[in-house]
Amino acid sequence: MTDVKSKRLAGGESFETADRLHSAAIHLLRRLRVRDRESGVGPAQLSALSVLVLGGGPRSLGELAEAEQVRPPTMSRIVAGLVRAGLVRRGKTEDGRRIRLEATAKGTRILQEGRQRRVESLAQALSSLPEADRLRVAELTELLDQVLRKL
Amino acid sequence: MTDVKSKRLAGGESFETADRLHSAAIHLLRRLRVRDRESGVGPAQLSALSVLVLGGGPRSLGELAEAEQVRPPTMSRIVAGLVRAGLVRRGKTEDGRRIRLEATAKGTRILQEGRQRRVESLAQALSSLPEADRLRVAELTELLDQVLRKL
DNA sequence: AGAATATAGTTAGCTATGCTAACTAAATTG
DNA sequence: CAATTTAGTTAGCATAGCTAACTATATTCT
Repeated sequence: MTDVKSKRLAGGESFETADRLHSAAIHLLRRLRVRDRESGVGPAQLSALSVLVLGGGPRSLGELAEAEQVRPPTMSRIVAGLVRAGLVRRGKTEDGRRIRLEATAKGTRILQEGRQRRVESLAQALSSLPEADRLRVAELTELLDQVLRKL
Repeated sequence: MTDVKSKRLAGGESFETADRLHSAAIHLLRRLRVRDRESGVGPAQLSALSVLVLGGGPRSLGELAEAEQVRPPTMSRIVAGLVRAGLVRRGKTEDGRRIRLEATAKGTRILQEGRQRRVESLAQALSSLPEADRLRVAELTELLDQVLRKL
C-alpha cells in the first residue's frame, strides 16, 4: 500500500495534479466554512438545503442522501433539523413511503444569504487577479465540472 | 442582504466564477471524503495530521488550530485522539506552556496511504480526459494556489 | 522580588453530523 | 394474501465544532 509508483502507473501523471487539486479544495473550503457559521445553520443542513434550492426543486429523502453522499439515517436527522427550523417542508407523494422535501421561502432566503457571504471573500480574492488569469479560472472551472461528473 | 447586485459591484463579475468554484470544491470533497473513512481516522484528525506530515515539521497546538481554522479546545481534542491512536507525539519546548506536536512513523504512513486512496479516484477521472484538458486542469490548480494565498 | 496580567492548553458540557443495527409502514412480488 | 423489498425513522455510538471556565507557565509592572 505504500507503493506510490504502482499507483502512479494506474493514474499516470494525473496523480500529482489530483493531489494538488484535492489540497486546494480542502484549503478553499476550510477558509470559507468559517463564514457559514454566521448563518446559525449547520454545514450539513446548509449543504442539503442548497440541493433543494439550487438543485432544481423537491426531492425525496433518499435522493437527498445520495446527492450528499450520506446514509439515509443521517439525512433523516439533517432534514428533521431543517424542518424544525422552518427551512424545509415535508410533503406527501403518490408513493406513501416517500416524502417530498421542498425548501420554504425562509429556507431559500437563508441559503441565498449564506451563499452570498461565503462566496464574497473568494470573489474578492479573484478580483485581485490580473484580468487574463481571472478569465482563465472561469474557463477552467467549467472543465473541472466535467471532471467531477466522471467521479 | 438579498441584493445580489450590490455584492456584484464589490466582487465584480468574479462572483459568478467564485460561486461555481465553491460549488466544484464542495462536490469534489463530498466524493472523496467517503474514501477517507476507510482509514479509520476521522476527517479532522486526518486533516490535522496532514499539516504535521506535509506542512513541514512539528507545530504547537495553537499553530495547528490556526492552520485548521478551528478553536484551541477543538484542536486539543483532535490531538488527543491522534496521540491515543499513536499517530502523533507530544513533545516539550523551551516555553513550558507550549507543546511540540510531531507525526510518528505510523502517523506518516497512515496519512500517505489515505492520501493515496483519496486521490486515486480523482486521478483516474483526470486520466480519462483528453491530454489538452488534463494540462489545463493542472494550470487551474496553479492559479487556484495563487488565489488561496490571497484568502 | 512579588503581584497582576497575558498566553497556551485542557476540561466540561452543548449541538451537529457521521455511522450501523433494528424497527415501522407502505409497495411489490410470488 | 403472504413474503419480500423499499423508504424512512429511531436508538445508540463516535467524532468534531463551539463557549465558558479552569490550570499552569511566562511576562510585565510596581
